[in-house]
Amino acid sequence: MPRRPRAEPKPRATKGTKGEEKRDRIHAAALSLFRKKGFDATTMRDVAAAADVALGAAYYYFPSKEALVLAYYERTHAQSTAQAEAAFARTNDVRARLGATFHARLDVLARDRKLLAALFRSIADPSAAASIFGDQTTAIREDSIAVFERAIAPAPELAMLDADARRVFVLALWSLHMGTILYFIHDTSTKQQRTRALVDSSLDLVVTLLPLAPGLFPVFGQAIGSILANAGLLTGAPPLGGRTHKR
Amino acid sequence: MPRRPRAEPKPRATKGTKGEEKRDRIHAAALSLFRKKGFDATTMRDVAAAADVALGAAYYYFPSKEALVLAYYERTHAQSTAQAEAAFARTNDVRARLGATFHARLDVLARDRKLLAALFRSIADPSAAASIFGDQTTAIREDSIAVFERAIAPAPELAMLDADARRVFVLALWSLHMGTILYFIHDTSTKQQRTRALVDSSLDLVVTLLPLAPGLFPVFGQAIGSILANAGLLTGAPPLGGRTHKR
DNA sequence: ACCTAAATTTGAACACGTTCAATTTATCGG
DNA sequence: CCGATAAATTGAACGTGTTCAAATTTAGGT
Repeated sequence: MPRRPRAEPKPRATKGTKGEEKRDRIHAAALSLFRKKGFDATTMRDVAAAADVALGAAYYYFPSKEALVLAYYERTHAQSTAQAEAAFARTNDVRARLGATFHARLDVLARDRKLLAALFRSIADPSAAASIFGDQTTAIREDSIAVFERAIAPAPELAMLDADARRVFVLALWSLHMGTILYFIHDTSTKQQRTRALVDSSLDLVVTLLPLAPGLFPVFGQAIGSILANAGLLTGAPPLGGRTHKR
Repeated sequence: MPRRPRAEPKPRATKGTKGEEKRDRIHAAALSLFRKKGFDATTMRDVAAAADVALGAAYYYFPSKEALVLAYYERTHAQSTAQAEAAFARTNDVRARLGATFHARLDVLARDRKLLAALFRSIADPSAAASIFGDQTTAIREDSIAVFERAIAPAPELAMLDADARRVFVLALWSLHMGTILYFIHDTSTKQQRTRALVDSSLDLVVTLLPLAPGLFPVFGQAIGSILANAGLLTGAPPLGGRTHKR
């Protein structure tokens, strides 16, 4: 009667299909219940019962209730990325590409707007590794940032920008995208039309500013870059917690 | 044996001093324990015991554990506002005023960096009225926005801006300030020097941009303003959830 | 087939936030 | 001083996320 190892976050069976299927069943049951009754009103006991599994089994496959939402987030991320990539193959127009990236994300999340709140709960908790900013989610986060890099890849206006300036720009886009989702969560207008409009007008402004980028970045990009470098947000520097400069 | 009324969030005794004192004792005990053991590790039973009060009594004065942190936030807000106001009386230099406002906030919160995470927990939860964006905190939020209005009041560069443009600018400052606090929470550098440096360089950039504001706002302010109006963030429009325009 | 160790499964138990019926204490008009 | 009504106080009880020792099943070697 040995103890189970605590290393793997997702214990995948050696043969795959068997344990994988049960994992999926639990996840599907959870998602269905979350949609019907909401995240808070759904108990882990409900989930286990709906998946026809003991309470402990649910915890064997998902270390916490939040992990169920995280798994959902990963899946939708893959979906919307694929949708965006399809648009990338279709056009080289940056405005269209950015629009597709932003709207694809919203399309996929539209059905589960309320569920997203659970994900942002631990956003400010540095000790929560499973937070959107946490260690555990680094892969998916970098992945979603990379989509924006690909989206602006064909922009001739940004061709001569150095890596740091580019990174600044991409991070700004990613932040805008996160802010959009946050707004989306609160948006009670029909079909969240407000968020859609907000995205469109924001992106219009972004592409309006785009031709100015090469002229502006050497001036302000320097300042912004040093701010971000200072803050440990650029490549090279460790993400947080280290030595500092002046003051 | 009547039931207690559920209207007042903070039942203040008619004569004040008596119930007020017990309320303070509970709050003080909670804060002390939060500092010693952290928010999560401190139980409401601990708090009640430390305040020499029954568990239920704690809930009589504070509707939830989170409310204890909220009360703390209100108090520190008052403190840092006073500190900023003192600086306003001293100088009319906008850079100095903004610096004082930002740093005063950090000064007061420095001791309880970890505690702040609990406040941001429900940031994305529209159903949580006690969230930083919730209904219950409207007063304190508007208050903290107003401080920035006063900070930039003497700026000659902004004198001819209309109300909306001004509002846009103030909201941007407030957002920067919230972002700063979020960064502050994660900042593990000694004495959070990184956040301090981040604030300084950000504000340097802001005042550099300031002279350009009157020229830029008529052009981009229009766009930004319509974005925000669209998003319901400006005066006049209901905050969220209503009719929309195009798209 | 049999043995052993790992993987999986189980549900009772725990800790904690919150609720609430019941009890005690304070307030006040007469 | 006396009810009566409101305010304040109490702690048991509830529901829920999570843990865990024990039981069961699976896989692989011999």
